[in-house]
Amino acid sequence: MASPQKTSRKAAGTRAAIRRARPASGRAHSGDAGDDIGLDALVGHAGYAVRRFQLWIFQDFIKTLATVDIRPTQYAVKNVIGANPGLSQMAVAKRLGIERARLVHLLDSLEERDFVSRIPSTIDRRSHALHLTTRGKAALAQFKRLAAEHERHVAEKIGKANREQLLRILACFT
Amino acid sequence: MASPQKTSRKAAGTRAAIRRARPASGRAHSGDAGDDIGLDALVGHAGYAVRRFQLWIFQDFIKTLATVDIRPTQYAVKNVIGANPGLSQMAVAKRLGIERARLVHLLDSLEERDFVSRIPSTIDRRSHALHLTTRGKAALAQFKRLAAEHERHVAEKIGKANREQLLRILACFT
DNA sequence: TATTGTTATACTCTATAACTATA
DNA sequence: TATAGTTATAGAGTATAACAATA
Repeated sequence: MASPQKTSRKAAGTRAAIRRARPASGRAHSGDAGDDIGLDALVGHAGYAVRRFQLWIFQDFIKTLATVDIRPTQYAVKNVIGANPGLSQMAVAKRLGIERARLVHLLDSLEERDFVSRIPSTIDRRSHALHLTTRGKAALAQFKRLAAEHERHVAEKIGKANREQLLRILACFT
Repeated sequence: MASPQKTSRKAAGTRAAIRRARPASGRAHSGDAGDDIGLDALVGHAGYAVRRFQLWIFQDFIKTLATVDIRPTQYAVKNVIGANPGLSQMAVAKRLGIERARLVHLLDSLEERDFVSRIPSTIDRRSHALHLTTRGKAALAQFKRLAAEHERHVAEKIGKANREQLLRILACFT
């Protein structure tokens, strides 16, 4: 890593100088309030609400499992391997919709932490059979308890019945 | 795109052969089927379903608006500026939950395409008042029509009533 | 001192392409 | 030829930190 050099700050006029003209029309841009800023067509888009919800969920998941340093995707991978020992990397990647190239790195870090082991397949020597280690199994049990706690946060946020409704609506995507 | 072939389902004889020579423990990792791979605790997690749903939604949005080369975040930014002309960058960033450093680049590209203009504020000379250009306004109208088409895809996928239920449940996140 | 817009860096995630060793 | 795992690269997206101009 090179030293954090700070590329001589060029005189500030470059960009700002270009914008030195017309006065503004429209609102006197309240830069802070934000309460009365409308979303227009965005309010009718499921994707917008879903994106905001997903950001909230992931943040809470990461925070709730911060003590064990496990992120949502790592948790998903461990779960599937734990429930289906012997799976190949391709099978896990396809099942979870992860790129196989990305799964390589995910497994690298899980293997480094002694949670997962790649066992050479006796059937197809190109592939690996994925298993949880003893340590990985114990860890997963703990992660599941913390993840359940996170799930209770979700229920608190949107309501118990709404959460169940949501799971029902989106069941076709799992 | 043009993802041509879909791995021609080769006869069940292959899988039968695999079953024959089962390795030490676990399944003989069926690398292709994926139908019987359980998700375990993942099925009870709203975050997992929401993540998969969001991926599907964004992919459909990008595909549906591919002809105009607009991504979900760009669309959201244009929408908010169009509905609230004169807003500062900070106000837009806060409203949409985008980092202000990231909004700089988003606006750079929208400005290059002559959709948005940064007008120096007469009130606070640190900030810019954001406006849609004439071209930007016309373009946004077209984007909204395409986005509505995308929204119809969502309704087809999960059902009209379910989509509305979803919007109601997640209204607190917008 | 604090804030706005900007630049820069680092790390995650997604999407490819290419390589190897097998099949 | 095709597939499994790997490596590499490029682009978004996220999270910070620092800086100049301004408040």
